[in-house]
Amino acid sequence: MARVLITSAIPYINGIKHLGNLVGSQLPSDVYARYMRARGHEVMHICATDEHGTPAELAAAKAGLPVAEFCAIMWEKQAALAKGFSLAFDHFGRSSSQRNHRLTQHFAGRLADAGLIAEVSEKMIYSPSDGRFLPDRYVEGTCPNCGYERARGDQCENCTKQLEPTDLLNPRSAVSGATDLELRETKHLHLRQSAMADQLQTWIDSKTDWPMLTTSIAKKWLKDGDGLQDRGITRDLDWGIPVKRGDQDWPGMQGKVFYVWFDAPIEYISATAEWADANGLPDAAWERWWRTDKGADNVRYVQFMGKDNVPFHTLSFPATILGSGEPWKLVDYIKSFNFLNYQGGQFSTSQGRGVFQDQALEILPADYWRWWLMSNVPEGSDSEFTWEQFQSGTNKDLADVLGNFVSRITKFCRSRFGEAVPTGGVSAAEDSTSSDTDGHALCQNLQKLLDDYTAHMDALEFRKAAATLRAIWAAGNEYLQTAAPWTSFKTDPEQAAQVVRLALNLVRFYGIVSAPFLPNTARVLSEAMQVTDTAWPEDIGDALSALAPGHVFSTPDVLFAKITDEQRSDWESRFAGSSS
RNA sequence: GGCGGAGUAGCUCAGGUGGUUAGAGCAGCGGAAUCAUAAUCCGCGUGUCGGGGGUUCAAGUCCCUCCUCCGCUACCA
Repeated sequence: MARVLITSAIPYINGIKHLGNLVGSQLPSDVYARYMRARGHEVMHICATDEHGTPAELAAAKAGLPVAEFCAIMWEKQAALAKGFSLAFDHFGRSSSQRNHRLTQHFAGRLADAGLIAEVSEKMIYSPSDGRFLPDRYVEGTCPNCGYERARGDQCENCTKQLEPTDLLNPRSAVSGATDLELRETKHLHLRQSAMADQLQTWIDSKTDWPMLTTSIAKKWLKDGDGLQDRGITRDLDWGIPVKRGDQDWPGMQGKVFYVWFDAPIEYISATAEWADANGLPDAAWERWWRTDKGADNVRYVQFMGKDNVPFHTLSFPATILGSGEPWKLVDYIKSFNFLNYQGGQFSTSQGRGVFQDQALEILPADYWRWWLMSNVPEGSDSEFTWEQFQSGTNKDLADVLGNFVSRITKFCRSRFGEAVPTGGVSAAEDSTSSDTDGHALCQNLQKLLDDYTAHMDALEFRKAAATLRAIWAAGNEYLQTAAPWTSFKTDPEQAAQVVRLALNLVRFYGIVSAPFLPNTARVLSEAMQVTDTAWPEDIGDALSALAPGHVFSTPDVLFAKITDEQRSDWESRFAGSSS
């Protein structure tokens, strides 16, 4: 048994996330965590909300709430949605926790002691009317290049020219429209990533098994331009973790907070500490996951994230960990994902385009979404959500292949033998001398498919794993079709009985191996088959002879209702968004 | 502009280090079966692998070039 630490990128607090956010980190992370648990490994699965930064403050202001209150409400919503999608985190933390305050300040202190923090004075745009400094993109004005009147301070989206906020003509605050902007001197802390570039390069070069997407992004940042740049890790904001050097005040930094991307990854660690606190456990309980001097040296740490998060997880966060000089656990494997597009374009929060997590759960149960999203997860390249694909994919795979298999065999057994595993004959799984050649072929086929399936899951190849799982389901239908117990029942009930017995064992088997993708359906299957031992199968013969003759079961209701054409077109127009 | 990713069957996508007739699922067509959610099973694919050029006995796979789409570009997170 191994110990596996799994973290999902933490979703930002400022609103309900769409399906692209779900499929890019939390969902694959959950599928993997469930699989590793099912394989008998000790798993710590962590997620949280990312609560700091300018957008959170602005969203709170827009909602007319104090930011702390706003975040507390949004955390409740996101935690409920995670539960709704059956995301089984050991802890769903908050980056605003006191644990994270202390640990973030601790890391900053260690980095400063190591000479890896520089204090830099810079001039930034300040808006007296708003009472805040404005990040570049919150300054709007007329583009000096093309005359576009709504150019942002970082770039003109009309002519794509890179801009400085001071380049803009007639600059104004994007928050309030105020025009009395001024440049103010302000002091900030920079993490001297440039001093650690060689160390980071060596570390990344050693990760030859990482997805190309992960390493190519990391290497781009290391090599781009003048190489890895230092990064500001503080901001002039009210909401955030106060800048401190360990538990000491930091002279000249009063009233400033740490930058959200400095404290957010640290929350992975803090959330594990929050987990220990919530369960009344001592520090040693979480430290054995994170401190290589306290037991974490035999932990395998896997991170999940969208490609936009890769630079922070391959460079900034490792720089924080390594720079601290303390024995914290570094990530072993980074699984990164491309983006999910929606019907030929992007999901758009502002235009209401695409399906958001709360809406998704309103119209269909979690397992529909889990299955389609994971079997189409954007692993190799960006991928595409279309309602047509979603409808045909879920109807075919879930209703026709899996659902109907369960339905046809349980109902056939009920009508011919009653609701218990029938007695008679010898199945191919029970004995190699069985005369059921179709059954032997099935077992041989399934052993190979099971081995492939576990190999793909071990390799975090989720699309291939899903395709293999589907093939495992289809093998059941294929067997029934060729063994045709409805025919043999008329002349040789013993023969039919052993076929049905083997097929009912398949239902139990499907309940176990499908659980990482379809946890709710898996539970229904296990309950219907009245089994409690859901240990991961190794030998197919053992797995398919577990239900003995006479074992009582109940016939489950239809597992998956089909999505109708009417529903599809209804949803298609409902989620099309406000503009094209 | 720079950097990264992508362009493969009607659709969504697979195709380590170049090597037998380029694959899967869906959709479509034909057949079988009738236990089942009209659900299943079997069979059927001549696709200028974005265009052009090159290296090679051999290129979807390597090199050059051009075209198109997407993302990032470090103060949104």
